[in-house]
Amino acid sequence: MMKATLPERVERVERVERVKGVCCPPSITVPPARVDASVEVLKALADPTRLQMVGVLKRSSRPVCICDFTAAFELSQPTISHHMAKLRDAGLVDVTKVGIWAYYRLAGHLEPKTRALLDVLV
Amino acid sequence: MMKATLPERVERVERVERVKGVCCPPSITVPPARVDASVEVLKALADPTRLQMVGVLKRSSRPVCICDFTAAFELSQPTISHHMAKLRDAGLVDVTKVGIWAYYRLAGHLEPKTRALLDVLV
DNA sequence: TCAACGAATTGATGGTCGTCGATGGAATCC
DNA sequence: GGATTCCATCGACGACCATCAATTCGTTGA
Repeated sequence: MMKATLPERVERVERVERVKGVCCPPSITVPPARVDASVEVLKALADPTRLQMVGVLKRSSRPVCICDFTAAFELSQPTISHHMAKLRDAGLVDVTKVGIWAYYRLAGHLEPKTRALLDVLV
Repeated sequence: MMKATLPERVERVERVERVKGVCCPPSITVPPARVDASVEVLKALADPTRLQMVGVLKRSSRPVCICDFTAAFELSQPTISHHMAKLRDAGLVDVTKVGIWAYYRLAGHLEPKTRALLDVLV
């Protein structure tokens, strides 16, 4: 967050006192395990079916019955349910059961970063 | 992009004329295969090592020698090279060889969406 | 009570992914 | 030329993933 600007057009690579056989002294400071949380969300979204699901839910003003996804995608009902469970486990969607049917919507308690991520993606 | 706002706090699920046994007539309009491009980038980022790599490259004002990553992470050299190749294949990083060493930096021709994605993530 | 329906779970299978050791290739230095 | 160093690739292995058929669970309605 310290440097939002990118190294624009660095054509000439400035060598940093690199000596053969002394590779590599400068240890990179790796940000801790907040990365894992992001990776969990990324893995949940890194699938065409699930990304489309999230896109539909984001654009829908009301909860969507999961049976509509089963009808829309050319996948079996267990597969659709499995994908939605992944989104549920990642905390991206909430479910409300109404009788026989299960209605899904985007989670209301999304972190700002996750919200921003969805705004960029879908 | 039409509705950035979310269905805030929809507690009461409004049923949409759903009749038992007639599931499910309304076919969801699924956006086409621009999803695949996003999924490719998401897959490239959905790994702790690669996400940290991208974070380091984004914060660095100059290209980073890949040997520094080999030293920083507790992974073998082929694994580090393999991860960087994934980022390369996804078009996220560029490489410049200087003698023995290989210097990596964020790609300069990133799409605005991808750039925004990285701004949110790392 | 029992049949019908939607959704979730289970078990199995083929494919992909992350990881490593070994090898190959290119550049540098003696 | 030959040895050394760094990087990429290859082959292999275990783990995870996406998918489906079959089954189970909860609810509805006759």
